Parts: sequence; structure tokens; C-alpha cells
Amino acid sequence: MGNKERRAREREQMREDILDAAIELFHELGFEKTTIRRIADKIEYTPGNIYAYFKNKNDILFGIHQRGFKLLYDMEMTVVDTPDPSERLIKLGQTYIQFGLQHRQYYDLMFIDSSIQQVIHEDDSWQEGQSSYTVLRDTVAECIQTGALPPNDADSITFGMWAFVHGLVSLYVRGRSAMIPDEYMPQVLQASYTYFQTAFFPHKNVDNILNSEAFVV
Amino acid sequence: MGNKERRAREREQMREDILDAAIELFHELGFEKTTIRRIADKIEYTPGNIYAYFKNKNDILFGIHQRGFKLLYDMEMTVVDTPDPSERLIKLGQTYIQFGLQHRQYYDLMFIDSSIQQVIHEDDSWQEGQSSYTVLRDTVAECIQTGALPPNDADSITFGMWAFVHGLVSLYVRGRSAMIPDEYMPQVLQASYTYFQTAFFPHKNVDNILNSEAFVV
DNA sequence: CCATGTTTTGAACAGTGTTTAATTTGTAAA
DNA sequence: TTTACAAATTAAACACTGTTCAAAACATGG
Repeated sequence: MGNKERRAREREQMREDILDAAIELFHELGFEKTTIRRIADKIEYTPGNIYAYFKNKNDILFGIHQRGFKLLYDMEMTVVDTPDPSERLIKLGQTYIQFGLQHRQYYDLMFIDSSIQQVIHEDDSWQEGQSSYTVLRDTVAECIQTGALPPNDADSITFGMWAFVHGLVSLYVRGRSAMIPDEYMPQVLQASYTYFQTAFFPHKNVDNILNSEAFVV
Repeated sequence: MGNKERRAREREQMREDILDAAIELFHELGFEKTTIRRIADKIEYTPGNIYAYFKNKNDILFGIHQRGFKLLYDMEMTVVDTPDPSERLIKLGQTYIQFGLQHRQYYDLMFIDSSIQQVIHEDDSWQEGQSSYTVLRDTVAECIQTGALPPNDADSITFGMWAFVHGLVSLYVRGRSAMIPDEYMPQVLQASYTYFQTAFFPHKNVDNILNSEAFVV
């Protein structure tokens, strides 16, 4: 018979349709203006019906959120096989910033916005973020082991590294840098990032590792 | 007669009352749940009447925002007379983080939330933020001049320093550190901050400058 | 006491997320 | 083919937002 399976597939398809529409609106308008009614309009259904597929709006945002983390993870995978841990760390940070600049909307939802927080706490299968953090932490730990970084609690250093790049990106994403003209921001971010890495790895040529390329938005 | 003056004073008093009520609610509930109707309730007026004193809700939030910056500025003033620029820089960062931990709600509104951004752009008399930035920038510039920091574009370094502490605080304020238990966070922040400063000022005893005190929340 | 200008109100508008009873639809069995 | 039942979908409502505006209340100077 296999009708059960088809029904399940159709349900899953509908969920995907909703998510696709949501993401499209999300890119056009940002998540604040991505309303249930607009999503419903886009897929030509009634607002209420969406609640048959998603618990609430945050549940939809969480779906977008997850896709964002897949995107970030894929980008990180392109540099994760760099043998030298300090070089890898430098590249990981660069990639993270690059992601933030290229996908501001995703970044906002993933790391700044707070409406989702509740959903994340309920859904403890939240490995997407964890795995990105683990990649970073492992690299930091390796740097400590090889003596590339002065020894200390690995979590504290990892958190600091993350905080730094997050600070750079989030100030930019939320437009908190009125003192610096917008068009200079990518260069400032790049210079700032390079400067900091040079402080941590004085014996490396950070510029060479990053190919001296400024961030592209 | 002086009635004009009294009227003006009463108007200003009303504005203050609204702001006070707003701030109280803001502390209790955060700015998302600080609604016009709740503010009106608190001062026993009608919601509509508030619009006779403030252009809109963001205008009220901007008032809170300004008070927050006064608070931050006052805290910064307690360390700004430190003669050695690198010590001053270290203490400024510590103070900034301390502010963020002690006044999360203010911090959120001042540096993370985006609803106000529009008002800030309109009101170009927005020196509150500028002056805090200038204090930091001047200190960084002095560090470069005295050779305490390797030379580079002062804005890039300043922005990076700010980004780092902002990253630490904002990840904490928005609860983005699921991988680290909440009760350890102040210690992790402290360790992370000390570690980074040590990287920038290897010849300083950062721990001593900060009196080895962990952040208090 | 009246006229004028300010302050305050109450009701409405358009928008939000969400719930629920009623309706439509699709499918399997009689 | 018709009936029966379950799933999908709708329409309407609810309780909230921020905001506007005509009307009412008030205070004040003449």
C-alpha cells in the first residue's frame, strides 16, 4: 500500500515548502519582517495551516538557523585540513568572518538574535553549533600542545577567539560602527583581524597565510 | 509671569516620569516587553498621551540608551587617569566588561539591539557613544606612540579591541555560550580577557593590574 | 464668565502570533 | 458508487502590539 509513507513524504515536502518560502522572505526582508502571514501568502495557504507543520514562528526560524549552520560548517570544512594548527586557526577565523559578511542575515539569526534561544534549549539535539565550536576548540588545543599558543584553559582561549571574531562581525552586521565609514569596514575588519593574529603568532606571516586578500562583501 | 517656563518644566517632568517608568519596566522585563501600554499604566495615563511627549517607542528606548551611556562613561572615568597607557587600556577593557555584566539590559539596548538604530542616525548629536570610543582610541594611539603596541592604523586596532570585549560580553548577555556552564562564565571571561591582554602586553603583569579579581555579576 | 490653547482621552486602525471550531478534501471499506 | 472516517485546510476570532486622531476635559489670560 505504502500510503502512509507517501503521506509522510508529502508532510515533509510541505515543511520544506514553508521553510523555503520563509528563507526567501528572510533574505528579502530580514527575519523581523518575515511574518507568518507573508509566508502563508507565498505558498498560497492560510496562516493557521502553518501551525499544522510548525509549532510556532520560532520553530520556523530555527529551521533557517540550522541551514545557516550547515552553510558555515561547509565553509569551515574547506580549511580544516590545513596541517599546521596555528595556520588552521588563522584560516578558521578568516572563514568565520567571511561567512558573517557574506550572509549577514543568517549570521544575525544564528549568533545575535534571541528569539530562537528558547527553541534551542528545548531541542537538545542541537549539534550544528556544537560541532563548529568543537572544530575551533580542537584546533586551539592543538596549538597549545605544539607550543604555538601559550598554555591556558583551552575553553577560555577558544571562547576568546570566538568572541573576537564574533565581535568584529556583529558590530558590523548590526551597524554599530558609526565612527568608521561603511565602505572602509571590510578593510578595517581585515586589518584588525590580521593585527590580532600577528600578536598571537608573531613568528607567522599572517598576511601570507591569508593571501593578503581583504574581505569581500 | 513665568508661566511659559513652568509649562516647559512640567513638560520636561512628564518626559522624565515616562522615562523613569520605562526604565523600571525595562529592568523588570527587558525592552521587548516594555510596551507603551505598560508604561502608560505605570504612570496612570493613556497610551496615546505618551505620543505627546515622545515621537515613538524607539524615542523612549533612546532615552534609556542615553542613560546607559552616561553610566558607562562614569565607570570609565574611574580608570581614565591611569598614567601608563597600556595599563589604562587594560583597565578600560576590564571596566567595559564589568559594565556589561552588571547592566546586561542596558548593554543589550546599547550595543546589540537594533530597534534604536534609526533614531541614532536621525539624532546626530549622538556624542554619548562617540566619547566612549574616543577615550579608547586616544589610549590606543598613546600605546602606539610609546611603543607599547606595534604600530598600525589606530582605528583598526581600536575597533579590534572593542570587538573583542564586545564579543565576550554580547555572547554572554545573549546566552550564546551553551558549551560553558553559566556559573563558570565570569571566570572564563576573566581568564580569556587576561590571556588576550597578556598576548598584547607580554611584559606587563596583567593579573596584577587587574588585582586578580574575577568579574562580579 | 468667556475664549483660547494645551493636555488628555477613548476609540479606532493596521499589524502581529496563535488557537479553534467548522469545513473541505482524500482515501479506504462496504 | 456510496458511505465513513481521518487528515488537511480554512475562516474567524483572540489577545496582543505601535500609532493616530477627533473629541472631550482642563487650565489660563483677558
